[in-house]
Amino acid sequence: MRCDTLTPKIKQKSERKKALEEFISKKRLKSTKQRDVIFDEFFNYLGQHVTVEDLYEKIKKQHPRIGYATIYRTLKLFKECGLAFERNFGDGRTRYEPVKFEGEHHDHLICLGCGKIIEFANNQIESCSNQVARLNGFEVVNHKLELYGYCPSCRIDH
Amino acid sequence: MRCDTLTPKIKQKSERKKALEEFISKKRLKSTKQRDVIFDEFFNYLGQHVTVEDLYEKIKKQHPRIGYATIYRTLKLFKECGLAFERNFGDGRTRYEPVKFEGEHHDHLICLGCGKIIEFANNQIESCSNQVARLNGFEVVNHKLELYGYCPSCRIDH
DNA sequence: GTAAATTTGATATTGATACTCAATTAAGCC
DNA sequence: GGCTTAATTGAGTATCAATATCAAATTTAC
Repeated sequence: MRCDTLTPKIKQKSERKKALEEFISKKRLKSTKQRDVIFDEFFNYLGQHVTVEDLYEKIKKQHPRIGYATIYRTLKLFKECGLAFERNFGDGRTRYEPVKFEGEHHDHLICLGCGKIIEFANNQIESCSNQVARLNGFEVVNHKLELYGYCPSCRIDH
Repeated sequence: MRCDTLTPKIKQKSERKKALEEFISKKRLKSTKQRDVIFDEFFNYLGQHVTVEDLYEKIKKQHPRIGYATIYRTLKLFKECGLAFERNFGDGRTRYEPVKFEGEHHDHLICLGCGKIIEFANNQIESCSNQVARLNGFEVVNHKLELYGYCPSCRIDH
């Protein structure tokens, strides 16, 4: 219901690729094999939250010459061009999440038992947040809501 | 309005001190001069969000023998006994915030321009969050909502 | 193809936090 | 007060993720 009027803009891999290429040419950066490889691998993780290490270990198998630093740099690049979210769930390591469509926003339920992460979006929370911001004279550009607790499988233990 | 039925439990410095002493004796820990000094200094920061370094630099002036590690350890102790919140606003350094009263919970508006942090509490957001959690079978023990944007003084530049 | 500029990969460095351990200090008991 | 035991402290070191460095390789534009 909440997305009735919202047309997802980026969906297919080819469209994402185009977005990346546009960003690269606009900023006078360069297309490289490494960026292509990392791009391809990263978008296999739709709906997941990968660390740099996860990706590095995965990519190393097929492309052992690609270095750690390149993964870092490339994920930051993806973030800058709107293809990735950068997340921090408090365990001291940054996670990256492929963006599914343009303008996407969602929040997270995080299980303290098994680490499972569930995504959700809620219009009411968004509008309350915006109202709170307005009352304080703030112009909000971004928000982050995380609910920490125990998922159905982990609740029994608590 | 939201706190009509909620009686703040810890308010005066002496009550906080008592809470700390109870925690220490219950856990068979020890009262030390260092902990007293850090306690006194930390609760001068009510409503603020201090880093370990902030506190260390401040305390060093009067008590140059107190080490960095002791500040770390003691703030963690305060967190464990419910006297401090541990916060992470994404700049890579942990901040500690003195708890004002027992059971307190609030969220944050963070200015991306000047770094100002405003605290707020909103019942509606809380109940929406709980509902979302319930729908997913989660038992929520904690949540974190941060709104990032520009405060009145910083809005002009954007 | 050439020149200019970016990117890469390997390694070193940084910054925040945790660990280690000998020396010190507090608590409980006589 | 002394004595014993255990926790704490401070200084230094280790760890870990993330960033910086830099020469060599690669890409782009002409």
